[in-house]
Amino acid sequence: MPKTSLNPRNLDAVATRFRILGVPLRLQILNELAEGERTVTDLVEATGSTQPNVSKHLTTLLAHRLVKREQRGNSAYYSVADPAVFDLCEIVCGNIERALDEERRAFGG
Amino acid sequence: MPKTSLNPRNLDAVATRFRILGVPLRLQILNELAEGERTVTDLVEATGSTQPNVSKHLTTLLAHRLVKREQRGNSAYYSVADPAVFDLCEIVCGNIERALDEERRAFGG
DNA sequence: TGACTATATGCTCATGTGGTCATACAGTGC
DNA sequence: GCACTGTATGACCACATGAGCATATAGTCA
Repeated sequence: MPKTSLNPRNLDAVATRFRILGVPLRLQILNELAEGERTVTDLVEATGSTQPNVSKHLTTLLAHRLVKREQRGNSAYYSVADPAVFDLCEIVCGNIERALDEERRAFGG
Repeated sequence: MPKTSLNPRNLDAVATRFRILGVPLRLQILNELAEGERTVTDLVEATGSTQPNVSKHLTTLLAHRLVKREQRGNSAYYSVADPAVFDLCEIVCGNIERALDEERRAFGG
């Protein structure tokens, strides 16, 4: 069993996954989808971005299997494909909080 | 307690963290550092990239507190600042493996 | 000081991509 | 068919940034 899962074969795939998540609006969309399925219009309102922009990011997220899409009537309902993304966010948030704490301590906060 | 940690305040920071990790060479560097501290030269050899390039990415990783730097003699020894990054990679790798499995099954592999 | 090694840093270029706009396409109801 | 709503797409721009090169800086040793 390898010590880490970052063998060169996976490396590009992992980087790509991270890169996909490295866009605030996409995180915002995922965060909204965490509450349940949403239409494009819902997400446009929730994020305050434009419809084409949201739609494009949804296409990207869909292409990388981060969300699922279901057409019902006139609307497209998107939902999170793999809840594991939120575990990622939790870890990162933990990191950031920790870093901020250290900074506060370092600057005598 | 919020359901998710992705409140708007953290959103940019989280996205940035992901973006930093979204570069194959940087992952390669971190993967190498997982084994222990390394000099720039070590990393240049390990990654096959150029010295300025590795150095620049190390600067980026350092600026975002993902690695630590310690100058000893003529060399700069870098090491992982927060091992939690590897948890991230584990999760992502898990995701990817799962996705590949599903693909194989879908295509009758 | 001078030669050498190790590392960092500008400069430049090429590329990727997020955002915006206009517009096309699809589904619904009349 | 026609009007309307919802979604996707293509063209375009602006910007960020990864990579390569030359070079500067810093540390070591004689």
